[in-house]
Amino acid sequence: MDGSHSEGLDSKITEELKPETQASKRRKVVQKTVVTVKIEANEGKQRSEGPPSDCWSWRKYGQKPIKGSPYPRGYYRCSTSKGCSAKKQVERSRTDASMLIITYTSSHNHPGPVLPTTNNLTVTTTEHTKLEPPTEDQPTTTTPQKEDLEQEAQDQDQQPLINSEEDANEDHFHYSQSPFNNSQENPFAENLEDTTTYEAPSVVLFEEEPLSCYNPPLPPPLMAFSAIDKSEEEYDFYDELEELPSSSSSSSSSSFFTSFLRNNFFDERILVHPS
DNA sequence: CGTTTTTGACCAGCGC
DNA sequence: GCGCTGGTCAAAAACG
Repeated sequence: MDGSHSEGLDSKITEELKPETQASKRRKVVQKTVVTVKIEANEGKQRSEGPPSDCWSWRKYGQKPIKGSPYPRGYYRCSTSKGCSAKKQVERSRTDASMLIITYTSSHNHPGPVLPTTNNLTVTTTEHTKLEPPTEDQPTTTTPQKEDLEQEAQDQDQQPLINSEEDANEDHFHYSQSPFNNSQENPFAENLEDTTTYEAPSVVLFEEEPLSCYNPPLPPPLMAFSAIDKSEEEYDFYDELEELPSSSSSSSSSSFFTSFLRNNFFDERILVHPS
């Protein structure tokens, strides 16, 4: 698995929280956080570097081809802790091969690895029922669309979005809890099992990466996983799925991803304003 | 040797 | 009631 191909990663991450929009499969309605990562070409430089991609460790426990998607979906479980029920699903956007859709389910019950986070991430919470249309995902590369949705959602009732670089440090953790309707809706904060009650779907837009590895000092990192973790997965996922049309190829995997993520954070952060 | 990845099969829920 | 899709588990193989 070293693979390595992906190169281009822009860094656009959109996180959406779905309380149970999809309770189709297993009745188990669990809160799901959908993160859309846009992979663009710009990581070539990072790939070379090998940043610490620590965050949480994910173990792939399954992969299945999704109907409607030329790319298979990978199922990952947190291997950092045995009792951790955090799960992650990585799949490529059918419309945009450069977009990775990572769906996080459940939260970590343990303090994750320490990650030097310094990124600024913007999180916006919006009320959204679904992130991807049934027919095709149009929002893949369109950020504006998302904004639109978010705006609308917010308009409806969500709280003031929380997008700020300040959060980047620790606030990001706060907002993770607040952005949602209430602190209980926290996608990560909640427990996987309790997630059954999500009434209003919220969409969180993470610009760059939501410090996934960021671990709170004491509190259990519920939402800490998000960014880097996926980076690894995405990377892998990408590899497996297909190599991006990028150019590079080969070299590092998660590390590059992480670094690229970080870079992106600094470089560009997209703030999504509700209105 | 241990851990993780890979692939297949099975199970469960939903839709028709 | 049947079929389809998605998700999870288990066994085997590969890699570190």
